[in-house]
Amino acid sequence: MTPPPRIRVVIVDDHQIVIDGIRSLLEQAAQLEFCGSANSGAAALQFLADHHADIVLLDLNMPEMSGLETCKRLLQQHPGLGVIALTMLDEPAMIRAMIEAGAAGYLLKNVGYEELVTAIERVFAGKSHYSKRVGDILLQPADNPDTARNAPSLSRRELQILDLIMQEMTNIEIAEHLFISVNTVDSHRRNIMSKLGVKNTAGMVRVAMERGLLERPD
Amino acid sequence: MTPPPRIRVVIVDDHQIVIDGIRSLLEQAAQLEFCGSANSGAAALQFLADHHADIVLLDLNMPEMSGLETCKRLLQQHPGLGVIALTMLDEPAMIRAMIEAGAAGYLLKNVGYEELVTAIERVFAGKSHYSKRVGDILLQPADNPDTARNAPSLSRRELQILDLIMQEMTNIEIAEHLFISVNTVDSHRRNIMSKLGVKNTAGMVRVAMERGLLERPD
DNA sequence: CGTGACATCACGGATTTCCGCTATTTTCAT
DNA sequence: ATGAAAATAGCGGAAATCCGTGATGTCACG
Repeated sequence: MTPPPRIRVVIVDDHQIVIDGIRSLLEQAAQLEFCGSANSGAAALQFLADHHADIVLLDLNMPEMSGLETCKRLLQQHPGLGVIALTMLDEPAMIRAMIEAGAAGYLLKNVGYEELVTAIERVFAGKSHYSKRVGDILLQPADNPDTARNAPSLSRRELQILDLIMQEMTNIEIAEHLFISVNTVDSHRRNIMSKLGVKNTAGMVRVAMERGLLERPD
Repeated sequence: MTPPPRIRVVIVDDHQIVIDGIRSLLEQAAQLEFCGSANSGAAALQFLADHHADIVLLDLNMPEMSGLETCKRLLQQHPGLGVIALTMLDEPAMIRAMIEAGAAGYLLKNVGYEELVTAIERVFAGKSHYSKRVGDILLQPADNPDTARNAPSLSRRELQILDLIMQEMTNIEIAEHLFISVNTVDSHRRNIMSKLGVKNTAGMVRVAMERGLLERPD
């Protein structure tokens, strides 16, 4: 008698201690097999190119490549792969974007051991699994038609302006810094707000941080 | 022969899966004993009032009570306790503030299992332990004497105002919403900026998100 | 060659934030 | 109970934002 095949799980997180911890948890479940980990989206793509796996536990807020982008690329190269987002971000826009990208599960980091294992098994069986709160969020219809789906990507210049705004520079200071007119800075500022669907500076900065825009690497 | 006493460790983190993972790791070390966990600073204080422990692994960016505040209060009530910060925040100001507050260790979440255990043992032995990168940061002198040391936590009302600001409400709207004067809202706004050490709304929102303030719990 | 996205600039005015200064009342911990 | 912190409030003015409306030139793409 051969033992039943175990579910092969890969963990992707930029925090090693989280990987070690979850690995230790997974190894307590006989039907699961930890088969590797990666500290970045790029490393995950590399690893999956060389190794077979059934499930990827994917942290979303990582530097360099976002979890969303990583998810898209992973599923592009491995259509049958089960991607489970494991993150503390509970923003509806991100959740919807991940599901549209093909993630089969979305767990918040306040889940416990049991639910984690349950989710892995369900996704491996071809079903999907979402945290309670995630499900609640999905139930209420998309009130704002924008969000991350129609990712209104900012232009290079707009990202630059946004960066300077978040460094607490005023329009005048930015204009002097970039050798352009204050009016131009104002235009960019308004375009940024329009693209992000916000009403003022506070919303602009909040959304910028939520979506991990302009994240400069180490 | 009685076995040697084990080091009693408490984990404080707002993410259950992180607690479960680290607990699983600790249980693999014979000389360590997981003896409880808490999901918030307040819960940690409560737990430590009822139970004896040697080491507290303390996540820093938690809602409600900050890790820094929690650390201060823990050491105030349990002077011999070994507090080890375990966080992804590598801002020099926060590191210095924690050490001033009496933390005996500061680990970044990219440490692995071995270093975690080493740190716990060293701190239990009365020494201190810092991640490599933390040590590097401490070597270079404090350039700006402000920032998180005088990290004055925001009052409840201030957090509330901050929350509404980040929801893109103007002072006037906030005033109407809370049935107070616009002048009062303005006062709060200025106090918040002063406490956070920023110059305008953009900086306020950025710092608020960086420090994970106002994260409303489940 | 048109179309659209991007970057640039202008101007006036409405609204809002930012600042200094002060001051009263409430709340809370020692 | 006493002091500290918090919450409340006012006022005038400077500065910055937000907004409507419009315009010009570039550059890529089909």
